[in-house]
Amino acid sequence: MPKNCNFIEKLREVGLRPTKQRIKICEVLYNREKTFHFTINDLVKMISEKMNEKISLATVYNTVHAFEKKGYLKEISIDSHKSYFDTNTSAHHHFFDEDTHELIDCDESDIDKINIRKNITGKKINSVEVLVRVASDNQTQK
Amino acid sequence: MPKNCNFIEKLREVGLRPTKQRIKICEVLYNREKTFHFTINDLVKMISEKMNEKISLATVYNTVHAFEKKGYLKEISIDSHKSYFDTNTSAHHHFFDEDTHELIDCDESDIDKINIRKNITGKKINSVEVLVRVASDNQTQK
DNA sequence: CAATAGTTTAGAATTATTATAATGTAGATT
DNA sequence: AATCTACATTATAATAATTCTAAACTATTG
Ligand SMILES: [Mn+2]
Ligand SMILES: [Mn+2]
Ligand SMILES: [Zn+2]
Ligand SMILES: [Zn+2]
Repeated sequence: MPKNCNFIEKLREVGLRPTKQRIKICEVLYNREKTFHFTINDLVKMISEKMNEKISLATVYNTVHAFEKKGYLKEISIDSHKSYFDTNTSAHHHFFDEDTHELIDCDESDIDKINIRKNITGKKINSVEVLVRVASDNQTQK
Repeated sequence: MPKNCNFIEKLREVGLRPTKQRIKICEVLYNREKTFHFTINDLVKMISEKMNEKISLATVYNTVHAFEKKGYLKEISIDSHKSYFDTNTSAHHHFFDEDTHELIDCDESDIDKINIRKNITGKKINSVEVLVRVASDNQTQK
């Protein structure tokens, strides 16, 4: 359980002012045992539940994108109808439960290393991500 | 180069009425050598360029989603800010060029078969997709 | 050819996201 | 501790993508 002062330092390190709102968002996002996945809506709800004060929707968007730019968050595209963010910023793969719309992290051991045989001239690989869509046995996909 | 009557049959087979608009969309989408990727906006432009008649935006959305449901098109999520569709409905992987925002199909031989070691209880795997993001060497990602 | 069910359409409505511009505030300077 | 200033937050407006609606249209059936 890191204290707030850690967040203040962390924010300072990457050149973000440790404002009250940013610290609050840090608490909600990082003051927990495990990393997790969320949508902007989830985050707004979490903040308004845990905090007495209101926070502007614009601030949530701005801050999330600031965090994303600084590498605190990763954006994940699974469902074109929703933006997911991930507090686990390391390279990793996902399962996506199409019944519950839940994202689940893969461990290193869950998927063998991906071997890419082709390379595109003049381009370098920035990331390799696998998405495994799963659903109940007795249900048609999507 | 299939003729329109093929599209009429094809549409009938899957229970879609072969209306003028659907045939037109079929022509734009499938009357070509290779499969390709497009956004709704791309499609609207292609239709209005190739055809003299106007087509309602709602109809494009409706028809694309009808085709998707019937398995004629696949929706692909790469960039949460844009919906891509693919006329290649077989299982395959993609490169995404972050400079040009272009989607590129992988051949079977480009990426070794993905081996998934974990399974989620009560769930079956619907699809496994790899996305390889590439960009110019001299450019930071995104 | 008339009836009918399914389809298209224009435009309104909704939703997600971004822009704007006035106000507030953290941190620095005195 | 008062002031300053750059940056951040806010409410709200604007934009963009997508979906809804309800009236008009049309492919198919009988
Ligand atoms: Mn984003
Ligand atoms: Mn869709
Ligand atoms: Zn994750
Ligand atoms: Zn493809």
